[in-house]
Amino acid sequence: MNKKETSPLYKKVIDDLKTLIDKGAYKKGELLPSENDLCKTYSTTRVTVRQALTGLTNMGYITRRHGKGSIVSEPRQGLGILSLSGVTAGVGDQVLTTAILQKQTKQNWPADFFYELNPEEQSRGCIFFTRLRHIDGMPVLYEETYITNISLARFSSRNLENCSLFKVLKEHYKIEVNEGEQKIWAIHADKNISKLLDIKTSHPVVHMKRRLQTNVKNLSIYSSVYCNTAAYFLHDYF
Amino acid sequence: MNKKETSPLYKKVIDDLKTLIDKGAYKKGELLPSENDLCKTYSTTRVTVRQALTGLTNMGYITRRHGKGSIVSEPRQGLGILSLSGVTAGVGDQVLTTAILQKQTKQNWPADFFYELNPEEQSRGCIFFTRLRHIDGMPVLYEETYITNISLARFSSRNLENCSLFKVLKEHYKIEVNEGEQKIWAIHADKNISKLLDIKTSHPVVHMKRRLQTNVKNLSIYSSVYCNTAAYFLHDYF
DNA sequence: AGATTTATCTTGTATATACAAGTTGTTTTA
DNA sequence: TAAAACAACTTGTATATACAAGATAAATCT
Repeated sequence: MNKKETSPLYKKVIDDLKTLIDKGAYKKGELLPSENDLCKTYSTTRVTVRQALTGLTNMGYITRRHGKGSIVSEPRQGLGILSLSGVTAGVGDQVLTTAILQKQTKQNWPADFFYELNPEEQSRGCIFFTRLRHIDGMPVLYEETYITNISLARFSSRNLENCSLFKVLKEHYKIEVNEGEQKIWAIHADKNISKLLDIKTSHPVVHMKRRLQTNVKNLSIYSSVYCNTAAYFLHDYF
Repeated sequence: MNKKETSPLYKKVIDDLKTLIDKGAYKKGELLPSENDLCKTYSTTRVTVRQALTGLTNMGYITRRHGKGSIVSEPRQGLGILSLSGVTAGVGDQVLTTAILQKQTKQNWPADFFYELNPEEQSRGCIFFTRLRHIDGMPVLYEETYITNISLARFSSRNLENCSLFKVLKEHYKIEVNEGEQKIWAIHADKNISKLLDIKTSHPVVHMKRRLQTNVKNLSIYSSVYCNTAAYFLHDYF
């Protein structure tokens, strides 16, 4: 968790506040310290503090009200892209477990890959692995992931089970996702999917194809996701 | 299209660039004028220009590269939340038509409404209407919309057919969406939905429930959306 | 007591400036 | 010629400052 000393101040402010919100130090609906307070805390000016708060706003961590302050939104794990939420109560991390079905291995891109690849990516090949996420022991989400092979040290031996892929990429390789796109369909589960998610064939599932672009050139993360939304739904903030 | 003279400069810059991108004056992959160029054009400073460019980045209109410039992304209509894209070619606006099934009427909120309402919203009631969107004449997306009733002048008589609801809200009432959330399920089409979307019962469809918050206090837009993703998919950038 | 004003918080918008650092093409050097 | 250095662009980060405008509670006035 060591902070690069050259890391910009506004990012440190984002990280600090994000951690406090995730930890529950600031709860939903509460106000963050005012911009001027944060200026004093970090010995900086409002432009920098506001850059951090704008970032948190875009991540969905807070909303801001003119004359009022920065209001903490629902805490969220991961990227805030498409996280899972339970219909009953808020599903905490503790009940969400991930099993690796196929361990990450280097290989060539599939011939009929679902996104266009540039020649650079094409030549590098990819790392492929599949995971199955459970909530309360029930399989809910199956994910096939392809990452451009840019020879990440020891990546093949990393354990992606408990912590998220994104955490590993960020903490060990300083790789962060900065944009992406996703396509969404509703489909009937085929034989394979229905077996994995333990549902009947022809049960409707959400199918997503995602492309996540990182701060590293030519390093994209592609994934194909299948989700059983019978008991849970996909939740998205923006 | 008259610009409020008190509208902030950075918003004007956003609007101008957005229009130019949507019109195709700047095409995908091209570079926008540099920040310093934009400063000269608008007689302002980089902080303001960057505020605009940050906005456009978050809307998904551009991506920025250190030392390079602001690169135009895929042009997108609407809010960039979840727009429709064709599987074959990019679906232009021309083929997307919208039919009003039930015209907007003032009424009370349903007793079992799918989002929690605050007392203020509850007492105001809502405006309800339903729309069916077609691509190439085929029904693809059915949408039930609820807007908090804050007595928008002449709103009940507005035509929401061709232009988007968001355009009407913005141009006539200066209402803009600033955040929101959505929940996504895959379900079997029931009798009603299958009839509307002209598909067999039990055909899988994407069901979304959305809450969009606007810049006007207590004015939220709620919608329940059903989408046939057999020929098209839901597309999302972030 | 109840309405109005005021003071003081808050965030929103903006100017002016400086240097760091990534990108690219040109020039110089070996 | 090929590599290295440089210049001139670009965006990234940051300081310092100012005034506008929304929110709120205390102080004042009727």
